[in-house]
Amino acid sequence: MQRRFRLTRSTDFKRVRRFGKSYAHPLVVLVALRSEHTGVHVGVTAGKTFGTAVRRNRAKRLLRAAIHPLLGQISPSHDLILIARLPILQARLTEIQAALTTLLQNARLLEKPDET
RNA sequence: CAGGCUGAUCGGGCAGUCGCGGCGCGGCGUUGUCUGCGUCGAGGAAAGUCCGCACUCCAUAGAGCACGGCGUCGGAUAGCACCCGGGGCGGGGAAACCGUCGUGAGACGUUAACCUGCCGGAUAAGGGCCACAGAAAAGAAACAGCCCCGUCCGCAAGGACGCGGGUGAUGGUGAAAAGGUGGUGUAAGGGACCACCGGCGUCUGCAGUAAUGUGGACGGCCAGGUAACCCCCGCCGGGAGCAAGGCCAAGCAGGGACGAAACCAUCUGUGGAUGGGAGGAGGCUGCUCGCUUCCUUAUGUGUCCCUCCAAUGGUGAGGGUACCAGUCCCGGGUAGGCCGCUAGAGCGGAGUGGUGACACUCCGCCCAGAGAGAUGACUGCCCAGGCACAGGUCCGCCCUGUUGCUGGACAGAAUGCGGCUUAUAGAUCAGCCCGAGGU
RNA sequence: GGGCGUGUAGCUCAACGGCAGAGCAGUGGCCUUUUAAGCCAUUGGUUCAGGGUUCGAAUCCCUGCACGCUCA
Repeated sequence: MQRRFRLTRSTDFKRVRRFGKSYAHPLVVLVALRSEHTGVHVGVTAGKTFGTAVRRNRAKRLLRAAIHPLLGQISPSHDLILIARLPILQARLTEIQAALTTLLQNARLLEKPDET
């Protein structure tokens, strides 16, 4: 996931966490909020319950790798935050992607994939 | 061969697909949070932050005190308390050997390589503390006891009593009781005296750069522990930290000071400048001294109020310092961008010197620089290793394998280095010590 | 990333280097028809972990671990 699709500013994180709507799953939590700019921005977090920096970074990398193929299908003008949960370290990539698809469908953010 | 250690190195590899960050070179009717290609992209601890530096700001970093740190000797280093090599005093260390005990299993002791803790001063400065127990805990002490003397009882042995005296040998207490053993001596005893041993002081031979080791002579007979309690001696340390610090953009409450006080000299283009003096505000992150930086040298035909006039002025004179403007200082708020920001006490190789830490010479190389924080995901093959299974065998904790299953730890740069500490599945190499068996 | 600080009973805290305590909570009893309150008694500790100094350590000195605070 390139940096232009990421949510980077601390104030943006605070805004999404405060006003966004959240959707939970055992592996990951999705928080979404409509935004003014056109693109989709995704932020990824892992709390200190993960323990060491290695495990936090691994959780975030897995989430970034899982969201990457779905980026083109998400309806624009939305800011998303993905919060990792502890069992994600044992999960396989396909399971994480399935979880993300379910969450995005629940949030009605998933557009029909391009048939081309 | 077995066991015990020490040091060094490595700490998965290859290929494919998808993906991320920096830099370089290009591309574009789109100059971008764009795109193509190339290239580089975590560690031995990147960690803890326990020390030491570089670097930055505070003034260019001064003195004394306070405070803190360190403290065997020599070396290494930019520097370091932890590095290297020695010294002293402890502690640990075997399934082997040896010794003792045991019928025996074994127990205890001694111990190799090696690991590990501590290291100025406790008479010759001073103070404090040493609970409980004990008679007494630091220039002492008589509880029991031992001995002598006196009185009384008793034929005697002996016993009882005493504001009587001697004693520090015996007992008990304690972590520690003011050298130990043996003898002489004594009423009983005591370094009171003697021999040996231990320890102390002075002088001194030899070895060593030194700490120290090992001898000798003399002396006085002997000095408790604690300085990781205060303290004394010596050495070192200014403080804070890259969220240091600098620049840019955006931008908002509030507070304080100045208008009273003194001018002088030189130059001058008559605006002023420089120096001295005076006043004020800081700084040297605790205090004092000393030093030093900055500001002012008297803002306004302003508003308001007060006082004065051989007297009411087309804007008089003097004052107040309440307000306004101005200047300066303090402070509040936002968390945006750029720099600092990676060529260095650098890395790799070879050689030389040194026991070593390390140093020097030559050759080659450029090797992360993020900022919600890049180095990842998936697939396949392989390789250490582990467990089965099968075979071999000198039979053991051994060896072999076109076999099966399994399988790689601790951990993620954030200014950069050096050391230390802590976590770490395993693998390889080199070396040391002890023992056993075979030839 | 840097800088500070704190760890003692289930909880909140004490403790000149000399037997680890107080309050609340818990347990048992008294009182009460019962509960609460009150009164009496009582249990409960690897003083965060590991080394060291000392005759003796919660205390002094190192190292580690956990937690908390703070800095533009």
